[in-house]
Amino acid sequence: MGDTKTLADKVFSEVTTSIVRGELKPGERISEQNLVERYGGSRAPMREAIQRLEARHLVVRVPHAGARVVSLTLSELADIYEVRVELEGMACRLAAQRMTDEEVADLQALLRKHEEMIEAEQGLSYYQKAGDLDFHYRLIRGSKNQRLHQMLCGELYHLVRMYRYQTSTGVRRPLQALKEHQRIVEAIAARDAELAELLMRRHIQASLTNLERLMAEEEGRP
Amino acid sequence: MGDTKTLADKVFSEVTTSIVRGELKPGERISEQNLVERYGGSRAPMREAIQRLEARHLVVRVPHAGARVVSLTLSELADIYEVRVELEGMACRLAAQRMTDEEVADLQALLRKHEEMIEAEQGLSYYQKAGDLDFHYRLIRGSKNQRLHQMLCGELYHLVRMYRYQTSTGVRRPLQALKEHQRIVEAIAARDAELAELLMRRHIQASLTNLERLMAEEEGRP
DNA sequence: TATTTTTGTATTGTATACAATCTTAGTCTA
DNA sequence: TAGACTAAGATTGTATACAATACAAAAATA
Repeated sequence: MGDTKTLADKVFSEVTTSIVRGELKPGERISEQNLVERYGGSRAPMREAIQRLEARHLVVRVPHAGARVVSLTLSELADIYEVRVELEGMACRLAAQRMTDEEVADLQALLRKHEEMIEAEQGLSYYQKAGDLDFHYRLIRGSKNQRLHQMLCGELYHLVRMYRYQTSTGVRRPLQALKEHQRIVEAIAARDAELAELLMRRHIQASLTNLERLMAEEEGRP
Repeated sequence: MGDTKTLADKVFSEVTTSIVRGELKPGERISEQNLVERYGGSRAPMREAIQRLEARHLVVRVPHAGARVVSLTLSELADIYEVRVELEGMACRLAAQRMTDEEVADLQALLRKHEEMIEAEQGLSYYQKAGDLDFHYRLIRGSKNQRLHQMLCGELYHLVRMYRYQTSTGVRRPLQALKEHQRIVEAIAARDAELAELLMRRHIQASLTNLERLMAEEEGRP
């Protein structure tokens, strides 16, 4: 089989999760030598891993100077959310048109599970992190557009997850978020693409608006 | 200054244009040794160049097997256009809201130049290639969203340009295209964001519809 | 003859060594 | 003291060498 895992591959995914989880902080330097000491091997695979991190915008590399974990300004983060509103709205519209009845049923089942978790007030943190992402993830796959999936899940989501820790753009009111998710799925089940898109856009726009509020505050005291 | 050109950088941009121009055809193999013979240097920078091509989806790499120029199916190309409709529509809406009056004036001037070229029936091929792209390019910059610009110009456009040669998704009726461009700019000048978005979406949707027609034909005789 | 196995070659993945560039600490001067 | 310059150190860019894997052609077998 041709799906052998190369060392660069392993290092890449390890460092990716380290960055997303905040163990490596924005602006922190990542040297090739450092990675060699941490993961073993030689510089060549480490270089490759760093290049792939750069391709996903998780690190910034300047020639001869090295790589650092990307450090986004609020303004840049707002740009990302603006694009996200558009693309996830699109994904939602397409999902309403293209998901199979079975996939819609699965989605409804997922939300019922989330509801139970919140009622029990146990899986609160789960819902805030993986749960919310899982919902969005399924919807995007439901759009049946490979490229859209790639752009959202492969390029934007890592950055979004990374900054959920630092800013308060995350899911702060789980119950509110769940209700919005339920409305969205209702629209999809009714095959009302326009409504589904509108609801999703609003759902994400809330975070964007929050970001813009933070930017305004920052403007006040620089 | 820190903007020194590395060898990998040079090879990357050279090969990029070779692919976009069709000198390297889809599916064609790109070996590291080959690039060394063509551009000089050693394998290390060539490897880096190939990786960057992979990051931009211009080549596909499989471990231990090498890299090939990407070969998109019509279906994959349709996915790209579907995303493009959405993102360029968005760019157009934002441009209507955010471009300065001066930028709008420049855009109008550009279209007048295009008009003259078409009337003289000289710059026909220019308009079909660089001219059309230049128009879209400026609009995207006018959106003032860095990330949107990156996604459209850095990731999707190379692939779009590459396939304009092979399929008939290019600008076939320059006069028709010019008229559509003019309407779009009129809407922008009037700061009518909604209309500007609608017109741009239709403008690109035409190519997508054409693609879907080709896909249907292909379905008939596989 | 068709199919499978094997073996050889070519290509990529990795390791190491050297050169070019940047960073930083220290010194010197205004 | 602040700022500019210099030199040492560290880090990246590049080159070469070796190992592991995949591809292809030849040989063997049914």
